[in-house]
Amino acid sequence: MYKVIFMPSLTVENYLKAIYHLLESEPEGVSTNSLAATLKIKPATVTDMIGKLASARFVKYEKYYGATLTDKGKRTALAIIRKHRLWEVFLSEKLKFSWDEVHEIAEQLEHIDSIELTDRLDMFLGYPKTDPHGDPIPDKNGKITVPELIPLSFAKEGAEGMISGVTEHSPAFLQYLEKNNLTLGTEVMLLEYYEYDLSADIRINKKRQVHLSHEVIKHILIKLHDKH
Amino acid sequence: MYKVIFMPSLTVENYLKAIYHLLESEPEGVSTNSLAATLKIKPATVTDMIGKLASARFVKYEKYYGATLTDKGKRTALAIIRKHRLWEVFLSEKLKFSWDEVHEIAEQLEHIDSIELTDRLDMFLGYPKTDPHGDPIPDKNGKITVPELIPLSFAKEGAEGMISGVTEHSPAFLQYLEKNNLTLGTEVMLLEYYEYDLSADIRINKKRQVHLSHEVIKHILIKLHDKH
DNA sequence: TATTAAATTTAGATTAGCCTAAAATAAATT
DNA sequence: AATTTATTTTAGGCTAATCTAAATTTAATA
Ligand SMILES: [Mn+2]
Ligand SMILES: [Mn+2]
Ligand SMILES: [Mn+2]
Ligand SMILES: [Mn+2]
Repeated sequence: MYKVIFMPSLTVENYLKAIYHLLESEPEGVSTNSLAATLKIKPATVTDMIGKLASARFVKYEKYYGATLTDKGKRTALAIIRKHRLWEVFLSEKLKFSWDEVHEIAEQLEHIDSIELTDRLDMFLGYPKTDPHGDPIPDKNGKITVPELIPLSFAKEGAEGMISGVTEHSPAFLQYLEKNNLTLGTEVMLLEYYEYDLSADIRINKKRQVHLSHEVIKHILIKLHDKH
Repeated sequence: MYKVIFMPSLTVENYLKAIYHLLESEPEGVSTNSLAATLKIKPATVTDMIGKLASARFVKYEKYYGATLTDKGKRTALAIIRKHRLWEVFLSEKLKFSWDEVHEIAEQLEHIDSIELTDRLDMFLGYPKTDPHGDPIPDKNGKITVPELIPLSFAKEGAEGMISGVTEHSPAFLQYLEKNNLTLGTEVMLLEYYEYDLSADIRINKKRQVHLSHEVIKHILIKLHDKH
């Protein structure tokens, strides 16, 4: 049988984090292939590791039907995500890195193992609620409050809101948003959809108007303004 | 032959750092046994790794006669030491960790791979010259200025100076110093040696007098006051 | 200088995390 | 329902970093 995992290694941590994120789009169970694609390794490798994670009770695994996280697995994943996002805030707020630069470095920092460090960093940063990409930061008990956001591509014509998150974190995409003043906190109004390519005209901060592709608006999350 | 090392792994970084520090007391070449003791691994393992480090030109190695660092090896070691000490300053100054707590966490942070991060951290901290233990911090070019300090146990009776470093970093020792007000910056005067056990009476900040064992005074570094 | 002791190296084995190729299973298509 | 395609698993292998046991070399001692 499989060797029991005591302390999760860097590799195991990355598996659990990837499973956590993939469960968003595959709630019934994360497939071997999507995990392999995310981690840039071969499916055969994933199958083996999932077996180990299952016997260490980090995941529940049904052969051929994917993996889901146990409570233990979820706790572990959220602890890593907490660290990742806190370090992103640190890099952005204190070291003045731009929002397209923080993720790569946080990928390393998230594995630093010290609860005391994490909690003091949290305090030092003033207990931030979200990271530079608008993603919520779990508290020290692993509690995460997911804000109610919708993709800009889901907004009705005439709807207004504030850019509050993104669902794509590549430097290229984030730099594109930056260049077009589509950063967090920006006020947007959806003016008109173009059915043939699902693109749309957007008004920015009640002033400038831009035309954005579906590829872009589907990855921008907004908080809709209450209409009264 | 040995596989060539491209990017130094965490393991390789720890070997190079250990060799750098051990060269202080073994300048002719670091022995297999002292490296094994420092890294808490077996001598046979060290022999094998030293071979790999030598073929990657990190060290010069004479079988049976120990290893010394090449320029490449020294550069790599100093980059890690720079990161280690900058993170210790961060933990101490910004997150308010005590000087006996910072080392362990810095052991992990020193392996984070980003020159940009290191240099921005340096700036954020105001380009500190020394870490919380008084050890000098190499600059971004790897230049390190070693201050002229002597062990308190080398001071003549009547000599005065300021505590400016330590040569032992265990939490137990650092906590002992803290408790006895023997922290960095403390003014000390050597009053009298006791030959039979090499202990000494020390005056602290021109006031309180304490009796310290040889074990303690040999690990305290002082900057002697100029006498005119 | 010969012998013993200590340090070091060599030989062979193990584990985690990866791989490729082949086999098995599930899903999709005719 | 039978066949083809896609996904997943199994089997066997590799590398870095470790280990133990045995052999070799250097250093210390008689
Ligand atoms: Mn990120
Ligand atoms: Mn983020
Ligand atoms: Mn240290
Ligand atoms: Mn230090």
